Amino acid sequence: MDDGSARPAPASGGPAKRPTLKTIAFMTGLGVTTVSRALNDAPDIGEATKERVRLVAKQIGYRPNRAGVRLRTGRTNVISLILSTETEILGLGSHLIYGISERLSGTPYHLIVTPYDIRTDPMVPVRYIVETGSADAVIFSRTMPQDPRAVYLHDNGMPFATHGRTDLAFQHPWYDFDIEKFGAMAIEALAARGRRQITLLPPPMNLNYAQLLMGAFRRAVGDLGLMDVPVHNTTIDDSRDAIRTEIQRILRSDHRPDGFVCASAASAIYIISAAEELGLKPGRDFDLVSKESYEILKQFRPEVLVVGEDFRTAGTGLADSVLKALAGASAESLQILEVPEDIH
Amino acid sequence: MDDGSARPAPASGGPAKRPTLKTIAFMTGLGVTTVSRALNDAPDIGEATKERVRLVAKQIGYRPNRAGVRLRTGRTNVISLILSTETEILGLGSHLIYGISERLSGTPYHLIVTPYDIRTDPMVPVRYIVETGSADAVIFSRTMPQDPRAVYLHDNGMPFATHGRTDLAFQHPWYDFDIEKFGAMAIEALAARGRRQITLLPPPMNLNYAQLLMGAFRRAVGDLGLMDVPVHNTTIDDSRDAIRTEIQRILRSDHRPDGFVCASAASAIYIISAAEELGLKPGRDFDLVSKESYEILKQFRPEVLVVGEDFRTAGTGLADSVLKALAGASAESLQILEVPEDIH
DNA sequence: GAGGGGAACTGAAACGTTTCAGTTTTTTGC
DNA sequence: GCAAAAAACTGAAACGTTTCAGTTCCCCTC
Repeated sequence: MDDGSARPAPASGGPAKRPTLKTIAFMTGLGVTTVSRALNDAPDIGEATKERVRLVAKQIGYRPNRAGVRLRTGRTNVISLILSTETEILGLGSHLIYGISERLSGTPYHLIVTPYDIRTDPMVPVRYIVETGSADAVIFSRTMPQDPRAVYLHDNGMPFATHGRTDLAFQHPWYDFDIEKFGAMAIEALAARGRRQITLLPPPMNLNYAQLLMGAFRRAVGDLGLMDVPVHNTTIDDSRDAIRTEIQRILRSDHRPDGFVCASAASAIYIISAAEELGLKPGRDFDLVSKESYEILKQFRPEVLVVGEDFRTAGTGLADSVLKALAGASAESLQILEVPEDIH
Repeated sequence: MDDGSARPAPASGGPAKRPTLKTIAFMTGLGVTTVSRALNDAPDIGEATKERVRLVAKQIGYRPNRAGVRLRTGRTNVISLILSTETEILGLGSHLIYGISERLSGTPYHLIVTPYDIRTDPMVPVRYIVETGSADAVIFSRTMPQDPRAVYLHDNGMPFATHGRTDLAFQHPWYDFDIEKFGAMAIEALAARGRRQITLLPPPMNLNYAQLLMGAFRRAVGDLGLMDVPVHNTTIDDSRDAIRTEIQRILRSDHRPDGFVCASAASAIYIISAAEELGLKPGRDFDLVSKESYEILKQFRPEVLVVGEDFRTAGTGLADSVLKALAGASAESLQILEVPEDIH
């Protein structure tokens, strides 16, 4: 296929081998060391030579062989995103990925996705990456207050950024959504609508942001003199059936909640449809505040209150932090808190 | 952090270097060639030796250095998924990724995500991968009838599998959803409900499945004596506003449709909310059939008719095909058509 | 007991890169 | 005009793997 690119035509005979440093060395009459150093802008190479080498390199479409670089330097030019492959109905994961990819494009870095099964040991992928040196830096989410992955990576000197803060004693890069602000905003909005008995459907309590949300929720509920109607053993990660059962149980109980706070659109959908099965309508019989990334929920139930959280910008933020960490920036300067704007 | 794993403790002095073939060679008293061949189960190594080498390798946690292998053999042990980073509100992409990851885990293959901007040249990432040899095989979606990426990969001998068929003269692995069946089922269901004027909101017409769907749609509409009420220049990939404007235009026109067929949940949501703004209710004033992966849409508007398409199994199917292709399987044997089960 | 053949093993080279330790050439200082 | 210093360049080695081309040893055959 002739795609009209400027790339040189393969030599008519052989299978058109990729140019290497040796190719450039031969063409310029220089040594391969000089070519390498010229392309890496080393100080002991003449400016004219550098220019000449760069020109030839560009002309013949030279691209450094990653395996060569990696073997010699140990640098992989890979960022690894560790992703739970479960508990993800709406694809927040892909938006994170798109954000990271976007930030990484134009850099020499590739994104590799390292999956793990949430029911097994979350340390497995992290150990694998460290032991095999398969990435220069790591990004992960579902951060826990005393996250053993963060500790391990820190101890082993592997740069990383987390989607979500930790409670750990040392500093590390993170990107987080201000879930406490969200909690406060949610309760205020519910109180303003005259709602008094509030149920929080929390994220799994081992996650750091679940703790923060729960704290903010209790504080706000207390401050405004509302009542906390707790769910039993149910989180936004549970199945549709589990959530429906629990929500319907609570809605039939003595203290029927008239307000819900919930941290994911998918579970908000489950709550609403569970309530509707009992003939209860959002906006009339109860109000619900949810976090969501795209206005799917809002679209369908405009009565629902929604606070936006953008996973794509989280991705670009995380990738950016990780790149800066690799360039030597301090962890403290790489901590970004996304403050929710409005509730609508 | 002591994680209690069986991995040997780092030597108290140095920084605990990773074991290599040389390490095993030293420990067993064999040559490094022998060790290499033993681990690769070469025929000219004694069975006892192989066993011994494998034992030691396992004991010290030997893992082959990917850069070494790659540099020597050119094999990258990487599968590249080329993903458009736009036009993806609901994260189908992540389910594809999870499916692929799932299939790849336990193999030596890593998944790397190569993004591209749909508005620029789709050949860019494909050329990059081929030119730099950065993957052993490629998976991509948004397949076009005469897909230049497929042609290019085929011409350059790079194994690949597509999510969606093509019209090309040569065979290649693909995984596809039987969109024609979907179209026929949709029209039948609408006709059975007495709907007569049907509008199809198609995928972008340059995509292969858009053509197939359009064909099946027209055939079924003709066969059942219904009327096709076409949209103008609008597809499921357009923005919410664009879809809303066009749907409302068509709903206000002389031939107001009473049935909709649509190939993505996100755009179905837009259609419904556009119709509801005009006071039209699904199930009453019109029916709508959509394809969707998770029952988000169905959950909210149970009146809507839905056909399930699972992107995760598509991912495992694609990964499986690509692995088999790498193992030498014929393209013809790696073509999987997912037939939709029921409409509900 | 010489020769052939097979089984089991191995040293050296190569993949493409960077870095160590120079070497050569030019410039500077006096 | 000479020594010293600075600038510009370079060969060889090394990273870990596989493969080429052997080598060694032993057993079998005649």
